[in-house]
Amino acid sequence: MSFELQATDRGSRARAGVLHTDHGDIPTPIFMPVGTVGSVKAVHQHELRNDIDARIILGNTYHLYLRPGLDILRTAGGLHRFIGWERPILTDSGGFQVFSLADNRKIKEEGCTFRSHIDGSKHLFTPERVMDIQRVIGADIMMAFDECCPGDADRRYAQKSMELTHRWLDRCITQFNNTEPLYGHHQALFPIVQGCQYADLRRRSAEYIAERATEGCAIGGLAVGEPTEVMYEMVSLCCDILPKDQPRYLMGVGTPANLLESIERGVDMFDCVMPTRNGRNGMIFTPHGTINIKNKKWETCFDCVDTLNGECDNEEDATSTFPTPYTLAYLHHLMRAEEILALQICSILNLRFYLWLVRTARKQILAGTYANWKQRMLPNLMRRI
RNA sequence: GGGGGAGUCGCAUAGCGGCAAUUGCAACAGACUGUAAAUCUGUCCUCUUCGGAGUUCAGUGGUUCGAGUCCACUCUCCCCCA
Repeated sequence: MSFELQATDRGSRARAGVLHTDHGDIPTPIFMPVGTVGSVKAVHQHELRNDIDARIILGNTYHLYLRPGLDILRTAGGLHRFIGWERPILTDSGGFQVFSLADNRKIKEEGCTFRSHIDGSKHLFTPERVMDIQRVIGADIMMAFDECCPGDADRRYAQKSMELTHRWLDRCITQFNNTEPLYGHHQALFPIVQGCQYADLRRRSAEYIAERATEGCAIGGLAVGEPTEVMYEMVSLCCDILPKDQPRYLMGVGTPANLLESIERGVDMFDCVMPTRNGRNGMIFTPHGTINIKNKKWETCFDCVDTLNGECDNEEDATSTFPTPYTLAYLHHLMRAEEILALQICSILNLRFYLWLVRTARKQILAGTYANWKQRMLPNLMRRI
């Protein structure tokens, strides 16, 4: 795997590059759709490829380990083959589940024991085990096992948690170096910066990670309850320290505005459940703001979704990115009637929009006009239509 | 014509002397950030300065300190027998 930095914006720290992997190139900045259990919910692989043009998707170590389990994944020849996806895959390590499933787990120095949300059985995730599982999954990018610390954690806990994450990282690296990929393609290991909302901790963590990173770094533990401005500060601070010649991945973020602000600060990669989950819950993201398609006002709106999306600045892009004949009234009806198609269409529309957004950001960076463009886009993106 | 049953906030339901009244659906909003989410939350008689206030349980009258609940009559609907 190699990262080719192609351009930096004239008026900001935004970067454009290409991440080369054995499963193909990933232009950056990039957004990665989340497919936790081997499925980007409600979206076919061919739609991800052809309609959305997703370049890389996520899987989750914890969830895939529980189901379908390692035997199935190994026998299938890895996750790529199992799900029929030939482009790159990144797997989260289960570090986020340490946070989101906090009621069902216990952390120790050795690792984290989860009580399965499926059948209640207990499973110890150690850094070594998490590396082994990701080898079996065959992700192009493996994530270090970390503790995603709550945004409101006190300083003492945040520091303790960060130091544990650092010790776990060193064990991850050792295990990573002592094992080989199973399916013939290269796998990279991304370490993760923690430190919660405390600037000095973040700095320390970023330095720790920078010393150990070889192919890319991640910033974790953000968008977990802290104010957005704090998140931006932490992102800036981390990007100042992390290696310039490696991609930077801001984990779990975020809203369209979050993406543009973070790109401006030097982030290259993102993932978030927002376009898919919120899509399933009736929220549609557009270049002009978000709409709740369940609201009564769309009942008789016979404009095509294109009309909303097609007004964006770069019309050439807009029309090629959102060619859908569906009217808002129809989507409203489908959502009201609880038709599965509603979830599919909204998920696809949102992912298309997210990929369009980062693709357009990239063009602006290459042209050196990113900062201005971002400034123009922001008020639209944050609008509620 | 005779006998039996039933009318509760859009619909469906609970309620058996202390009730602005249960639950579900529908409706109207809101939330969602490395997915235990096609999920969750709120509002849902009227007004409100969110403390309350005012009108309600087919209608009218009555019993009672107090009635959606008990009694009488009226109206409407359903079932059975002619």
